[in-house]
Amino acid sequence: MAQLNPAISSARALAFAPAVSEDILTGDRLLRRAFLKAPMHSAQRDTAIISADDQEPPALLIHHGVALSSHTFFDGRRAIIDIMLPTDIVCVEHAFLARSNRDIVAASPVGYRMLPASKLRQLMAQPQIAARMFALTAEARWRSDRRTAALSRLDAYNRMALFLLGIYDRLRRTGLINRPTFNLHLTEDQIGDHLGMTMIHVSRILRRLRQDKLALVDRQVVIILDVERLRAIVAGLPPVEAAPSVGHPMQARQP
Amino acid sequence: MAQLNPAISSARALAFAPAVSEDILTGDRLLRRAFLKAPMHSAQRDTAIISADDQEPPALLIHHGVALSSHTFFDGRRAIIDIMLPTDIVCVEHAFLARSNRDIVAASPVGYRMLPASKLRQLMAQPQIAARMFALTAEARWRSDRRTAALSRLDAYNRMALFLLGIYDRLRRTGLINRPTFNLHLTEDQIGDHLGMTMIHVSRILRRLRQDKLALVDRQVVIILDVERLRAIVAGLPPVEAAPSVGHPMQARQP
DNA sequence: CGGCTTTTTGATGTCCGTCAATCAGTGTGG
DNA sequence: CCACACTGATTGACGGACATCAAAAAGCCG
Repeated sequence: MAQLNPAISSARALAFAPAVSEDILTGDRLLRRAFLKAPMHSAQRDTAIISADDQEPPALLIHHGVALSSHTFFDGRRAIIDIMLPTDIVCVEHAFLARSNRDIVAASPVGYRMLPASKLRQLMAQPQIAARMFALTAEARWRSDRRTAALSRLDAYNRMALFLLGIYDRLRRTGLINRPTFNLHLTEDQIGDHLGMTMIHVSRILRRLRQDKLALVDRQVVIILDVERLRAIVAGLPPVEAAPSVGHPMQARQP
Repeated sequence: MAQLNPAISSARALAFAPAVSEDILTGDRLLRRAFLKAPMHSAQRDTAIISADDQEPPALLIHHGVALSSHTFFDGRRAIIDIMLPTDIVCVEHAFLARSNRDIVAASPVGYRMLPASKLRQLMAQPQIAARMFALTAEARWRSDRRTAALSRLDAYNRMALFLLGIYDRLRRTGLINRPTFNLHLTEDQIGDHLGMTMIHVSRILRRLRQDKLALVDRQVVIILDVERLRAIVAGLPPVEAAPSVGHPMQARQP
């Protein structure tokens, strides 16, 4: 049995420099306005939105559904690098890349809008938009670093706790939910590819979370039963979004 | 015994959009020029250059030595998120962050120059510099994603191969070396924290690389004995910098 | 109801972590 | 100059977390 990871380091939310936070807010509005002028596209489940080899790929605004950024190995193994939720603006770094180098795939039916790289570069002339784009990449980087730390040092149980709480915080932050219950349009196989474990192990870990009365995950439905206890588990890594400061580290589980 | 990971996916180097590659080059020159106006600082081994909680931290240009970006957990475990080599410009995203959220620590005696966040924001008014800053974060992100994929899906042997080759390519790319031999100012403990394994396992993996005549790592000295075979191992992940396209995937080791 | 995908469970093996001890290199002070 | 401490590297024994293999159960859809 895993031991819950007692809180780990200065738990800090991501925050932007005061001097630019106003700009970033304005830039967000301007950028979204630009996106809304573009037509809505839709993608069926398991179809590619952007391929790793596409030339000068666009940035995306996810309207509804869940998209994945993934890297598939020749031998069939796959790593899911990031998960994209509704209202997310993603891939703004495409403004500067010749190729995306990763696949963006719909995990459920997805509605999205696109902004071509050239248009993005043109918009960047407005400093607020440039600031927002920078903030977006900083945020993505921060989440990526966080998961890297988790992958290298936490066991499957803790990674799963971190993952569920991370999705919950993101959905709550954007106002998409207000109770700790949501639809997660991912198969256990995909969760496994995201957390670096097999589908089989995902199933076992979810059973243990259920037994520990921390969370119920049945098919696509996630119900977090004890947010506080779950948060204590992952207290060592900063929360995904500005959130009330985490409570005391506590040891909820003994070997 | 590990099996060498047969090549994995479309192996592609990072490349920038043609429309901005000229700007990025110019921006690089301008940005470095700005750095060179700042005084050189030095940090002793194991001392912090930037702390996770520093307010509005600066960006850095590494002049000599090796620095680490790390996240230390309460229980003492540590994840080394990134490795910074001479000539690297790092942490430009600090221009927009209230706090760094990670520690930057000298792994060897380090000489570096700093550019404060406010100065960076001011420099960004020049589109070429903005482009270069964006390119830098895109590059860091790309390396981070690559390592995330490795951490979630490759075993220790393959991760080590990827790591050694990655450092080699970066050093060669910047002209710091031209033969597959270099000083790596990291302890095995630090390598372990970077690759998500224990110091003890690092030692065992390095022994196996030695037995397989792929690489010698003795103390701080790394000698890659067979670059091509090593490259075949990691062929599934894109090379760290624009490099000659990787050869055929080959299976150099059988279970 | 068949045929599909997804989830679950069990048995077995292995990669890698933990514990413990030794060894090599480096520096320090008497 | 040599004991001594200290840090880093190495090795062996052992156990546990997780992968792999195999198969069955449970949803889902025409």
